[in-house]
Amino acid sequence: MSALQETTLQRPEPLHKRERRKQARPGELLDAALRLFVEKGFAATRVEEVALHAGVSKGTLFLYFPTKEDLFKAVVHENIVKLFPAWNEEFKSFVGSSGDMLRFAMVTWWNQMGNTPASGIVKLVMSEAKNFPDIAVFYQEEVIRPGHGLLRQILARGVSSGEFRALDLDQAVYTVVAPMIFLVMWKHSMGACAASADIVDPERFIHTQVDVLLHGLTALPTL
Amino acid sequence: MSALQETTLQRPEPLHKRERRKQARPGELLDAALRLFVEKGFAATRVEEVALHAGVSKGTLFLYFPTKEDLFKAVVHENIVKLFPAWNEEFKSFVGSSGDMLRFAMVTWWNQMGNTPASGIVKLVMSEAKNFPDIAVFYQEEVIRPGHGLLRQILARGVSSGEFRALDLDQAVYTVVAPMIFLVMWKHSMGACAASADIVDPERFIHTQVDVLLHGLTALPTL
DNA sequence: TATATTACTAACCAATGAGTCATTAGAAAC
DNA sequence: GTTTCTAATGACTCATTGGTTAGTAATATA
Repeated sequence: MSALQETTLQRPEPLHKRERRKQARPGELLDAALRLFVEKGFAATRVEEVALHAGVSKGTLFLYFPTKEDLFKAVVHENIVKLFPAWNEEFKSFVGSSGDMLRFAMVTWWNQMGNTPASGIVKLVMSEAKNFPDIAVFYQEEVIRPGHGLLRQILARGVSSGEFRALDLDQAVYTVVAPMIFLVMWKHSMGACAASADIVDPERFIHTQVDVLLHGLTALPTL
Repeated sequence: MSALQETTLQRPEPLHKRERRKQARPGELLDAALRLFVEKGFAATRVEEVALHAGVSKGTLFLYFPTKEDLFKAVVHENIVKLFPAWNEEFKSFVGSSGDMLRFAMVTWWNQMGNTPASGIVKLVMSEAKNFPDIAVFYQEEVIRPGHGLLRQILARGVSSGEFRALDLDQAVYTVVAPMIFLVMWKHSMGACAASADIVDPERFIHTQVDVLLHGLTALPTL
């Protein structure tokens, strides 16, 4: 049988030009789409270029994803939405102080999102949500809502244990979110251009943010 | 003399369609450009639409601004760069604690930028810098560098007076910048779409941010 | 080998948009 | 009134792109 065809999983060279590989196409298109969306944004990415990078024609892409927006939503699902179940489990079983938990959450987020191509999607949505309202509501439901839920739980834990001050949780959540979002925004905008004496080390950025988040800028309390 | 023409400063209706008003055009074009750039972003804004909103034809716009990018740079200068000299003066003569100074800076920034259309430009640049490198370096030089300089001075003042902990200033600056940028990003992206139980009150957001910035989340020190 | 199915392609469409330039028409000078 | 200067126009160029579809070729079946 077509054994040669089946071992084509790494796609060496297309043996014939019109290969039929129905089950492999979506994944390859998604990979190419992620790369290009992150690199150029949603509006500026040309579907034909995505198709070409995936080794198919534009027509084929539309065979698997009815519109550009559907393609994008699939990318979001594949690279972000997928992560939440594991995170929910991870934090359900966490033992330690809430400060440690918060630090752990931020570092985990950095390792699994901020420091991966997926962070480009976060930046893209913040950048283009207003021009593509459908994407905005999709992202709000699928990513922001669960994300904020997770953080709120951590903060609530700290407040109810007396470790954190009894801040307004709705506002406090943004205290954590803001630096993360800023970090990826910077990384994918000004940080990507030379001439920015930039945040050299994201790890240090996060360290400082957590530090200030927990202890503030003022000297007296911690001295 | 053309008294009727001179009182046309509020532009009631164009008396003739091909009016010649050389000195008024740039300002009107800049106003229209600001509105549309903020509303739709740089790439998505059509120069012809800017021209039409300013009551002239596309050709006329290119008479005053050689390219779309030049138009944009003029908008940045008019609405942001202009603000810095006054701020520099203001902070040079500030008396009070560095904590108060930081709070004052953030509130001032909110009143004069965050809460004005100019904030849309900040968001636009963060969003599209990577696709328009010329704009990125322009903005870096003209806005980010002086802005960070100002904040760094405030923080340095606090550190040298012993009021603030001796943090790495390069990192600490972002501690202040991140929430501001996040606020305007949110306001002009997800916040502009319904279905976001959003940051209802930016003033409260800033209040919480300053609070946490100065005292941290932890309960012990402030109790 | 012959026939049916369908993954895939390429040419096409309708619309759009930045920037140019020959022409037109206010306004002032004479 | 007529000439001169130039602000303003809008039609044009050239390039682009999301999405469609008629047709082609790879595979399955008999």
